[in-house]
Amino acid sequence: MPEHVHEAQDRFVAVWGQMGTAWGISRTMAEVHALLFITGEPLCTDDVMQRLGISRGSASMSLRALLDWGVVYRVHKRGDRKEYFEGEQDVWAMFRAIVRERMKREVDPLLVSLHEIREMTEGIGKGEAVSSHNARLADILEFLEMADGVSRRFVSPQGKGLQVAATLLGKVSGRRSSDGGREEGS
Amino acid sequence: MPEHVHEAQDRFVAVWGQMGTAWGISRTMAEVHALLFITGEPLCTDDVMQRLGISRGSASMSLRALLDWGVVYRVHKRGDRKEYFEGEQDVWAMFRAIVRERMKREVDPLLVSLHEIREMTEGIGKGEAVSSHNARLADILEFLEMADGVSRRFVSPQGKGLQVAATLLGKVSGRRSSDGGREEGS
DNA sequence: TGGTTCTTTCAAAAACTTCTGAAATCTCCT
DNA sequence: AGGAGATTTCAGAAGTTTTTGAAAGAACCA
Repeated sequence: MPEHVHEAQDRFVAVWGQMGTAWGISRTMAEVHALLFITGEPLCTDDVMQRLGISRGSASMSLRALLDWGVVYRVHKRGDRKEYFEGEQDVWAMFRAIVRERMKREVDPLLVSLHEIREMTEGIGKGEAVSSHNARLADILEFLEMADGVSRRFVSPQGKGLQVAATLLGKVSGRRSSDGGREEGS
Repeated sequence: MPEHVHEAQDRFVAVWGQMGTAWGISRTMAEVHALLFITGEPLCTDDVMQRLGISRGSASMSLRALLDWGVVYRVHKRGDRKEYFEGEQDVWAMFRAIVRERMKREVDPLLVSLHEIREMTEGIGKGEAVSSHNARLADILEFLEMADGVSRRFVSPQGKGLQVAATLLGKVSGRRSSDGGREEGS
């Protein structure tokens, strides 16, 4: 493989790891994901360890978590006892998986809590303090339920419509259009 | 203020702080934000310290950061030397501010880096390894630029259209509709 | 079954992030 | 200018998350 590609991969891994930390994903996990995505081929635990300079335990844990997230797949090579791992290559599918998991793990439980909190002050109907509190809570709930609904659409198999809409919406937004349109199929 | 409201506020602060950590915002900063949002009235540094049980330094730093994010405002009370802080009360405006800042701070620099990385392997046109690498990079770039475009729309003053669209989109998504529709004006 | 190879686990260590509190700085008033 | 009160800063302390590496556990084979 040309040396420049190797360097480019390293930089990609670094910036993706950086991004991860900003969004609450551990740097190593994001780096492992980046590596599997950008190399595009199945790697085994030792490949990951060596390329990223991390311990076996760390590699194992990151890979496991990425499998749980659904952005990395197990691959078996015939005649080889080792397990290999391959990153999801369809970028839309990858982000759908990320959105699905984050909503499931973080937003949905939050919504449950907010509903409980609403019940705490429901119908003690006296006073401006109570009703304005309830109104604020209702506003947040309404917004998050909207976001939840939109993300369900995005994530669902029928999400293609949203994908098209988003693409159009994004493109009109007065931006440079440097690269020619590529097509993609998972 | 009724005791139940105080309790509900505390729980709101706790869950919002929790959420913050999952998304890469420090718990305290998210809690301060939650407190200012849910109380709906201007509080001074000492109020925040006492209510949240945090130090002066921590309160000061969190409030400053929230001002930078644009989700909290300074308020001056006449005849009082202290500064007061008020949370943005319009939930849509609040999330627009959050999206604007996160894009500006995290996604835009990422896009710059990815463009640089693309240049590293542009036009060394030999070999499957190089071209498939370039294709993966192009896919990521295309997706993130789309997201950038959509978020610009969401954030822009003309974003009302998107707000309406999102609301509709979210609502059709087969969900419970427990609360009556409230209207909101910033 | 025993040996070999690969994977997972987890307690302790390291690394990193956030908080504290007292001192320095700022602001406004007389 | 002097002083009172409010705010910011920042080095060190506290707390949290992540990593390591060695041991335990699986899976496979002969």
